[in-house]
Amino acid sequence: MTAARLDEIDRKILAELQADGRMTNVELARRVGISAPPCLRRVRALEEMGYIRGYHADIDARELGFEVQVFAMVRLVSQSERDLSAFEALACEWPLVRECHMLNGEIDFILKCVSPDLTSFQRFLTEQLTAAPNVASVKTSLVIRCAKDEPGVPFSVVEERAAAALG
Amino acid sequence: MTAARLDEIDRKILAELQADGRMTNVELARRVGISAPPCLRRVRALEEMGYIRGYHADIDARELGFEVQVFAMVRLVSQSERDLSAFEALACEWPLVRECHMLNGEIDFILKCVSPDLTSFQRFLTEQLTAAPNVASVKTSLVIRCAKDEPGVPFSVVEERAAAALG
DNA sequence: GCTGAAATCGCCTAACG
DNA sequence: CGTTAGGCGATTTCAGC
Repeated sequence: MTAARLDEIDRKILAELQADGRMTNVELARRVGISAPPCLRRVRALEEMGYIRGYHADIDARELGFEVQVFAMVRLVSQSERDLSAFEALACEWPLVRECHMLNGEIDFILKCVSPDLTSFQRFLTEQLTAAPNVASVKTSLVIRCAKDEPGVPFSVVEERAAAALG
Repeated sequence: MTAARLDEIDRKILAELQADGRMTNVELARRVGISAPPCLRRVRALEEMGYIRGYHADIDARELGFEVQVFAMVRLVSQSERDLSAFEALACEWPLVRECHMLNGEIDFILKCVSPDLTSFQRFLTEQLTAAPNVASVKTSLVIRCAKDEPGVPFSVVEERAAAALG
């Protein structure tokens, strides 16, 4: 288990920073029960080791004018590594595509897209995505509403597993 | 357009904080070209108005022992508002479910799930998700690899639209 | 090794122009 | 929006466990 190097304080730090990434270090230290200097050292170490990849403001897309959110299920003609990588490279370049996951099963890729409106999404769909080389078919589903959108990891489960590992 | 109340400095602030949510206010002010106090006032206002919903550390799920990521496509028996809400409430309670979006088309919901391993995911799938009231069918797809996973909004598009609006 | 205490430096954040 | 200024947090240094 790769998280074995983390003790309970480290996990608490990750949980707190996931919940509020802009918390001051002294507040963080207070919450996890140590003083500020070692707390800051732990945060730096967690960043170094890759447990923390970065910090992001959570921006409301709708408020910024992105009224449309779409999941696009993409099937390719060829699934050779070369062609898979080529499609991924393309997806990375499209700003409207926020996530690109390669899947098992009949669908090759699922893309999460945002767009200001249906018209501009349709243009992206027909002129870029469907028109891209090696794309066999694209099925899209509009997001009607979003009941849950939590970034990251459920720390309740992390703690359960850590407790079980001590057994 | 709801983002009309934002000027270019506001949009720059949002873009910078989306890229690095832990940036100090003076650094942020320097980057957007104003002094620190008005910059902080703008940030507070953007939080108040709901453009910024929060700040989160971006935690590497795999490093923390969540080896498995799955998209689950769920179809319900009844799509009455009461039953839709009931399913959403359930999804919100399951820690392994990180996102729950209601879709148009044949699929009613798409869930993004994380899990430590296939065994525990299978247990969640059979004992909780498929067994939940009103669930007609669940199709799951494992994430083989992730080529792109960017939170939030493409600010290049925001700027294009703002420029066009001035046109 | 780790933590914690003290001191310095820099930032945050009011109040005012 | 900028400047000033006081208080607090961040970060290094050093001592102790």
